[in-house]
Amino acid sequence: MKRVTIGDVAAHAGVSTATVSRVLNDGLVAESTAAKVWAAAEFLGYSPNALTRSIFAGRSSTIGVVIRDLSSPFYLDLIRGIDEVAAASDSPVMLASTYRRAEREAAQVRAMDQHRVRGLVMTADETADSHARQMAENGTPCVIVARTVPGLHSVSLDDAAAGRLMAAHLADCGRARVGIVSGSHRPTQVKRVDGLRQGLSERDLPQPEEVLVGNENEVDGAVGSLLQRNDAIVCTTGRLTVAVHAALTARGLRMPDDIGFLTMDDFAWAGTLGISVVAQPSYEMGRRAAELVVEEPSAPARIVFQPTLIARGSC
Amino acid sequence: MKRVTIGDVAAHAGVSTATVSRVLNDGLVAESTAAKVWAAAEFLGYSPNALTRSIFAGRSSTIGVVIRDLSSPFYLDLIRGIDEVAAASDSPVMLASTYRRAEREAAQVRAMDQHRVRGLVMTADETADSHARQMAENGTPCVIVARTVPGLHSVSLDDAAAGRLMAAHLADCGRARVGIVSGSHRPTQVKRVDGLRQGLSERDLPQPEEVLVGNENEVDGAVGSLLQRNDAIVCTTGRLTVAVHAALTARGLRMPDDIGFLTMDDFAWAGTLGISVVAQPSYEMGRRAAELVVEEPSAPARIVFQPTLIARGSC
DNA sequence: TAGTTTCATGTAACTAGTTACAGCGAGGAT
DNA sequence: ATCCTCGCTGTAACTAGTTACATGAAACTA
Repeated sequence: MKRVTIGDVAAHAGVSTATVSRVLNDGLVAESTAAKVWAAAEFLGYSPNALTRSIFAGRSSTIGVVIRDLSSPFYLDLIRGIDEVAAASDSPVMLASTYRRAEREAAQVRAMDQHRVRGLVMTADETADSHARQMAENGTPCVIVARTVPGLHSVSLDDAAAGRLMAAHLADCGRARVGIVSGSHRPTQVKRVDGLRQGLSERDLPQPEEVLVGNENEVDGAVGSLLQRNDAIVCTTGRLTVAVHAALTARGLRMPDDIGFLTMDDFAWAGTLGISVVAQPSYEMGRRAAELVVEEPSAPARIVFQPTLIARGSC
Repeated sequence: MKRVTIGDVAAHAGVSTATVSRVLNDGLVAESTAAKVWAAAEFLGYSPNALTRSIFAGRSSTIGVVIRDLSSPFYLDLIRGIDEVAAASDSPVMLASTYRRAEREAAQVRAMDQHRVRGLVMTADETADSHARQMAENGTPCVIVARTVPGLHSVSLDDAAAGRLMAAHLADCGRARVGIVSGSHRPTQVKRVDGLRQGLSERDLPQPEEVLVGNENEVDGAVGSLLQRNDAIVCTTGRLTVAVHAALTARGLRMPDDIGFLTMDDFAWAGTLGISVVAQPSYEMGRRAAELVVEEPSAPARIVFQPTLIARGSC
């Protein structure tokens, strides 16, 4: 039960703990001594304590990730990207999902700080900003995804461009009246809707009608209401794609004949279902976010990715 | 840059580090002293170092998770379940995805050990077993998912039952000749296929034809070959559902009229697409796995979940 | 042969905390 | 007035390592 320490290895090899430490790292040690130490470590099943190493180094090698929603495909690809870069630099990933509860976001960021993560990638609301900024001041690189915060690195999508892409595609498809299902009043959502509005007015199309939806259960009602006056439904968050699509098909509507449908974020089944989307390079965004943590640029980086339209005929 | 330590707080409050430590934990301290210490901690922006705490406690509060594939919906719900339980017991989650590379699995398990996780939930091949067993001997509860290993806790599906459920449903749908797309020769896959074989022979149906597929790219060929002699395609791993479905629809086949289709693991779009599945309670499995880590039962627990058939008419 | 350099290793102080033990002043009992 | 207990606090030793500095012996130079 009691774990093997460097002291046990030292005693077994007949050397001091300092020598063992040197062998384990890359210190200057005679080959014969090193061999004895390796043998002792092997024999005793020694596993170095990464926590102790970290406390001496001042921080852990772990990359912290605080995300809003584990079940959303966007965050999933984001994590894959982070994980890939983290693994390449031998950094474990410490993951916390907040399930969209603000009080948990702040607590999770604080927990990451207490675990002295080498850096933090997060998607969180303003509540957690002060903590994150304090971390950054203490030398922990913090990357905020899908939002920008003064003084912190950020990786985000050009949301206005996403909205304009949507408008352009809707116009190309000959849609005149657009109903929007949006997920929140967070900056991302607002900018997408603004971009969409702008794109429509540039084309002299009527302004869209927007309904804000809290969760999946409210989607059906929202769609029902939007359908009364519109010939295309746009969903500005990938999280609600399933629910919006279900609300349309439940009414026996076929895309694109009966109704136009366009949504955010590509997903595995989109091709099969023929759903047109405006996609974010979520995997790449995760990679860049993790790279910022690893590279620790001194000035706050503000990285903006461009969305792409994938037209599949649902609009 | 230099972080505030307990010593700084102690100096600022005019007490010893021992007293600060007592205030931060639940020690016996006069109220007036505690107030001074809290004020000093607040003023200096003190954030206790969780690593140091852990080294004294002998282990960290973190729960380790080594997962084979972050992009598979099964593992995703599993993680959600683990995360939920971990958050409830204030344990951060340390996540590592191995992307099905055996050498990474062993390395990740070792890394988790070195970080002195309080427990480990993992899906890994035999390569990592010896490490995991050693961890268990050192008092770290290890839960293996989707496999059983002597001496370790396990959480798995009754895979044979899943196969029999499939056979029963195929028989009910009047399918006579079954083609199987399986993903590997891992125990889960083998047991599912065995259960399916058994179920078919109990009903005096001909034995199925199985094709083993390494990755998505090989699926189309496999399906093409199976279609020559069979009237139903069964996929024994949720990971390949998209690819198999695509291979069928690409040939213009309609389900259930032209071909029967039945696969493993439920997913968000299955309802929309009308795909029948045999589902695992993956979220619940994650919860139970994490609970085993938290509760640390002395005897190895072997928890088996039952699959359920969700018939949606694709078969 | 003596002096210097070099390499390998041990000693001890350090990281950021926790905790066993001892001490001390106040208050109550004798 | 003395003794004892009690609540609070500090000292110092501990966790599992790392590392600056000192030491000592062998090897090389003069």
